[in-house]
Amino acid sequence: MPWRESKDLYLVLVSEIMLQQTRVETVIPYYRAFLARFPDAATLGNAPETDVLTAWAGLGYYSRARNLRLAAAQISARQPREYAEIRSLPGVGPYTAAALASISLNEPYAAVDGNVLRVVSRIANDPGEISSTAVKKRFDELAGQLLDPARPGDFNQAMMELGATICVPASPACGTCPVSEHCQARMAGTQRELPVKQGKPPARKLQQDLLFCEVDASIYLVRRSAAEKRMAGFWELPPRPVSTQDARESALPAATFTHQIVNDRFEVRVWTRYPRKRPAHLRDGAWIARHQLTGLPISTITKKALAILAAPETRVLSGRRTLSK
DNA sequence: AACACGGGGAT
DNA sequence: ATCCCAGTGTT
Repeated sequence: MPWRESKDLYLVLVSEIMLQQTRVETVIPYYRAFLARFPDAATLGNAPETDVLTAWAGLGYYSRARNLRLAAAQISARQPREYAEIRSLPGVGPYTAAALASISLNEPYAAVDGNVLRVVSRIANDPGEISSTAVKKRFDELAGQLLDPARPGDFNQAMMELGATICVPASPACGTCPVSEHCQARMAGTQRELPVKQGKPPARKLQQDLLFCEVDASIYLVRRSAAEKRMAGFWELPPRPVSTQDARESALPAATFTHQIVNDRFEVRVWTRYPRKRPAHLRDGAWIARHQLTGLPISTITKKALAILAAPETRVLSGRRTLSK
């Protein structure tokens, strides 16, 4: 892989940021083109943000690109000398900081990505649930104990490659694994069950019509009432209040609606009930949906809402969605 | 601790 | 068409 040809911090940084959530085969052509356009940290740090985003187009998660540009500006102003400085760069979390510090600065930090998490959970035959912070910390510590402090960069890359090629999720190739004799899961025969992941929520099915309507320049959601109810088929606001619990069980939009008739028009206010934490740009009175519950992708909703706002003469936009989960 | 971010690949 | 993937920032 092209990023293994150098230990230069900038070159490794670009590769590691691109590789976040993104497959190696996808990254390779972007990596080459990006470096041709931004060959060093100063060039990237001084480039206009839109140029960077254009070069990033197709990779997704664009905050990575924005943060990478800011990080490049920082390292070109001052070359990091240790883990803590790397970790403070925007877009560089615990995993990326450990990878960079070990590869570029030869510092003994274990880089624990999803691959390493899987390898470690199997070596220790640890049934801890992987998304819990306590378990994650335990796996971090174990990876740190296994780390070869003399060659931390090589060790980290070897662990990740082991997870990517041999200690794979579905059918690990224990027969060709170089460390199978140290693997507790292999001894117990549990390698296919590990790592333990959070259980999925109970299956839900819902079929209902959803409709976006504009009221006084705000976008709201109404739904077709269920077939078994009286007034079946009429459009209604989701009932209120809808607790998170109720919403989970009924697959209703988890929002609290209030409405009243004022001067022949109805006013609606919507308060989100789910998620418990709400992004700052979603304020009371704005229309909110959670795709985990409704099955509608947030991006789809956003595009629809924007389309309505851009065409104020459009009073109603309807669409039939079959929701399932 | 929960949520969003964005594509591509697998099913 | 839907599910799955698995680092970081934010709340």
